[in-house]
Amino acid sequence: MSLRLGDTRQRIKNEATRLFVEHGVADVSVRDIAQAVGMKAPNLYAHFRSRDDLVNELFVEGYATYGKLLAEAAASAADFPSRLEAMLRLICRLHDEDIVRFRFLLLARHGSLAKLPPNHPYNPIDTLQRIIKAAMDRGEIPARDPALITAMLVGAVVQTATFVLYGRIPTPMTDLADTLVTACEGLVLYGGLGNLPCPMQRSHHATNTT
Amino acid sequence: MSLRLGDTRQRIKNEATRLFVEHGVADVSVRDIAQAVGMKAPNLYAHFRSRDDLVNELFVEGYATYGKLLAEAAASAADFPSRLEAMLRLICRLHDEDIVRFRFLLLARHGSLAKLPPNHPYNPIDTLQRIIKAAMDRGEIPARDPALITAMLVGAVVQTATFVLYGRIPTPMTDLADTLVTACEGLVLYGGLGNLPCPMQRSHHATNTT
DNA sequence: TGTACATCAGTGAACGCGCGTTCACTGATGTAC
DNA sequence: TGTACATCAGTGAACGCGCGTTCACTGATGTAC
Repeated sequence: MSLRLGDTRQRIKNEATRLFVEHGVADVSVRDIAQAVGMKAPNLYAHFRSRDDLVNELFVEGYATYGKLLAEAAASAADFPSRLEAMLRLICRLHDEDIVRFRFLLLARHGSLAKLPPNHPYNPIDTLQRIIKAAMDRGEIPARDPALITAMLVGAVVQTATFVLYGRIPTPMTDLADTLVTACEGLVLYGGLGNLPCPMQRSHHATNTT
Repeated sequence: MSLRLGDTRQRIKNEATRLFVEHGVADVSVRDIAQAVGMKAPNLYAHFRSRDDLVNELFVEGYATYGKLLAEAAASAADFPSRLEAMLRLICRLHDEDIVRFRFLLLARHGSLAKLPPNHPYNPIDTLQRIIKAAMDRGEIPARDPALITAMLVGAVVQTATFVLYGRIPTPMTDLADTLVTACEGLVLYGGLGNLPCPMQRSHHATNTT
C-alpha cells in the first residue's frame, strides 16, 4: 500500500515534469497531469496538497540535488580553474543524464512560485559566487565584482543549455564541455591580472579544444 | 481624434509593459491593464485585436528596435573586439535608458506567444552569431562552434541584466560595461589561438578595468 | 447662430470556458477471528 | 475456510472564480447647412 502510494507519487512527479518541459509550466493543468498518469484529477490531491505544492516540490528537490552535487564537485578541487572545470563538466553530465529534469529547472526558474527557501545551503548560485569571491581574495583571479562574474558564468551555461533545448545547438552538452571550460576560464581570467600568462597555469593542466 | 487614438494606444502599451514587468506577463489581466490606463476592459478592444496581439506587438516592436540598433552598432566598427565592445556598451545604455522596456523583452523571451517572425532581419541573436562566424573565418578569434560562443555571450549579458533586475547586482548596467567588455573578450579570445597575446591587440585599444 | 447629424472613444452587462479544488462515494484488497 | 470489517487509492459531479471577449448602447465632440 504505502509502497504503491510512493510509486504513484513518483509517477505523478515524472509525468508532471515531462509535461511541464513539453508545454511550459503554466500551460499544463491538473487534469493534463492526471490524464498522463492514467487517473482522474481529484486523485492527485491524495498525493499532493495542491498544484503549486507539486511544482514547488519538483523545483526545490531538483535545485537542492543539483546544488549539493555542485558544491561537492567544487570542494573536490583545490585551485579555482580546477573547481570551475569540475563544476562545468558536472553540469554537462547532469544535463545529458536527465535532460527532462534539467530542463524543468531551466524553465521553472522564473514564475512567482518555485522559489528556493532563501539562504538554502545548496543554492548553486550562492556556492559559485562564494568560490569566485574566495579566488579573488586569494589573488587567483582578477578582482572584479563577484556577483557580476557569477552572473556571466551562470548565464553562459544556462543560455547554452537553452540553445540546446531549442535545437539551435544540436549537440549533447557533454560534447561542449571542453569549449565551455576554456571560454569560461577566459571570461574569468582574461585581462585583469597585469601580465597574466595565457592560459593560466594550474595544478592539472586545462583541456583546450577548438 | 486619430491623434487621441494614437495617444491612448501608446498609453495602453506603456502601462501594459510596466505591469508585465512588475507582475509577470501571465499574471496581468486585460482588466488590470485597463484599470491602470483608467478605462474599462472592453475598450482595450477598440485599440488591440486581442490581449495576445498587444503582447506580441510590444515584443516584436522592442525586439526589432533593439535588433536594428545592435546591427548598426556592430557595423560601425571594423575589427571583432571593437564590434563586440560597441554592442555591449549599446546594450548597457539601452538597458539604463529604458529599464522597463528592456526588462519586458527579458521576461517575454519565453512563453508560447511573443515569437519573432523567423529569419527576421534584425534578430539580434542571428546578427551576433553572423559576426562571430565571420571573425572566426577571418582567423580573428579562435574557431569554435559559433552557436556555442553566441549562446555564452548572450547568456552572460542576459543573466547580468537578470541579476540587476532581481537586485542581486545593485548597479546600473552602464557601470558594469567595462568589466562586461573585458570578460566577454576573454570568453571569446582566450586559449584557442596558440600564443595569442593577452590582451589581444586591436584597432583602438580595449578598455580594461579593475 | 442654431439645429441635425455623423463619428467614435468608452461602458455595463453578460457570455462561455477552463481552471484548481472539494466532497461524498466506490470498490478492490488486506486482516482478524 | 468463510465472513465481517478496516483501509485507502481512485472517481463523478459539482463548486466558485477569473479569464478573454462580445455587443448593444451612451454621450461627448466635430461638422454641415
